[in-house]
Amino acid sequence: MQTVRKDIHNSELPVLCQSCEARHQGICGAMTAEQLLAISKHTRRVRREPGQEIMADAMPIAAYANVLKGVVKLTKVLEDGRQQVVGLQFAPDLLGRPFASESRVTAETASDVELCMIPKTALEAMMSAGGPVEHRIMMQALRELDEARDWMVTLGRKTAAEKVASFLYLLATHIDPTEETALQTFDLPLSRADIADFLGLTIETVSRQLTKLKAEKVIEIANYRHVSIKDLTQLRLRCG
Amino acid sequence: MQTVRKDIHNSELPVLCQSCEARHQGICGAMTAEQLLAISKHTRRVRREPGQEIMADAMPIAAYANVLKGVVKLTKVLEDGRQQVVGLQFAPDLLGRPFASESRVTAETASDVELCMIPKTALEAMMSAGGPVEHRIMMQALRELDEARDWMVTLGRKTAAEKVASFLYLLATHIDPTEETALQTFDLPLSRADIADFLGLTIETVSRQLTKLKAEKVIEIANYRHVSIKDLTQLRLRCG
DNA sequence: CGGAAGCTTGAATATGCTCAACACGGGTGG
DNA sequence: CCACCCGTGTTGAGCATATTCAAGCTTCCG
Repeated sequence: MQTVRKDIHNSELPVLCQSCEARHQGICGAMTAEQLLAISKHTRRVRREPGQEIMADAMPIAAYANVLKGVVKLTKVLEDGRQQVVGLQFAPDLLGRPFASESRVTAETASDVELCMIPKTALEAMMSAGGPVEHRIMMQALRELDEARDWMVTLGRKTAAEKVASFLYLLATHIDPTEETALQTFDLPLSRADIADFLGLTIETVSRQLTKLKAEKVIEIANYRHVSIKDLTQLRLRCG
Repeated sequence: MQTVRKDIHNSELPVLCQSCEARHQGICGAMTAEQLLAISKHTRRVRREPGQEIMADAMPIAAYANVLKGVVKLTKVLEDGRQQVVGLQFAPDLLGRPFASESRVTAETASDVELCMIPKTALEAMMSAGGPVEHRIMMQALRELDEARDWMVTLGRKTAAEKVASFLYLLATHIDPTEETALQTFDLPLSRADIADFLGLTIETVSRQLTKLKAEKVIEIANYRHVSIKDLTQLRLRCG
């Protein structure tokens, strides 16, 4: 029934891809069965604990990586050690700067993460052919650009209280890509230090603002990490 | 001599494109002679004074625009009027969010600007074909993403003094796309208010930091707008 | 149970903001 | 040609917000 000339039966796909939740999303969703089969021979699925470096700023990129599960933070540092988180990547985002020999950011796991590593040459061959894969990667880049610019407003123009509210709101609406509506409850994938680096604040200020939101019954926090949104409307209002 | 099968003589090109400085740069440089000929029938060259709106946030985009001359600022505003400049576009950048029905930013001329307006449908037809034009646009998006992330570090982690130094350094190195080395002298394309909105500061703070750099003989300023870099090394050092 | 890492809280401080006055320069009109 | 005005930029004083520094608290883990 579903048979374009080039299609392949599921059974011909590697086991790894058959069972992959990202199979129909992200860049894999844009590949023909042939392409998927070809590239799957070179990919390799890996798990990483929190705090592991995946790629380093200004270092050659050995491989791209598809995020299958968890959260990856992209950071940049100043010479004196000041750090800024410049992006968060969720499934099914692709990690790695296309068409650059070196990474422009450091990518580090923020939570337990599952990745599908794709060798640089394999993906770039597929991209340079043009077509749906390159197009999908372009769409991700454009979305990331939109998100980065949204965040610039937060960094440049919002107060500490608004920054923290914006961060919680972002997580509630973005942490589960399959979910349509905002989450009621979730675990923070970032430490206070990471949140501070994301918001351009100190950990003390982040802590104080979270305490304040708790005191005002907008959120509840259990075990430092587990957040419940009690009043999403109020949270939204506090985003500035 | 130079004759690929599809090439066209210069004389067949519309006058507008023949004399266009961006002809071999930006997206036009990625077009075949045929494509350029086809699209040039629909383009129209316009001049704009400083402070004119080119596209509005959350409004449908009527047309893309190639920046031929001058500086365009991309801004976002919060409901209460706080504003953030999220990007500056120089020649030969393309204005307009590809593959979105609405703009995600407000685009406004910062200086005297020349634009080449390209109807939405004309360019999108060329893009959806894939190939070099889409690829060129993707490269621009990736570069803008890199720049946005660099700027996030400035917004989130630098002091007022470092922000102002970083802004001047950015201009010195980016304002003239043809120039390899940093400029010694140039006119600020932005008012103090725009600079403040770019840096996430107030105009008073910007003014004070410029005065300080002047007092420390790192720069000179004539007529508010005309800047001379007296000590580029010192300026670089002050970027943090 | 003890130690370490991560988080919270408090007090003092500094950085950048607000508000207000003033200066400069460019354009207009007498 | 000068006087005036308006928009833009500078400077100052006081203040607010977020930072710094320091102490103490949880939770996790050996």
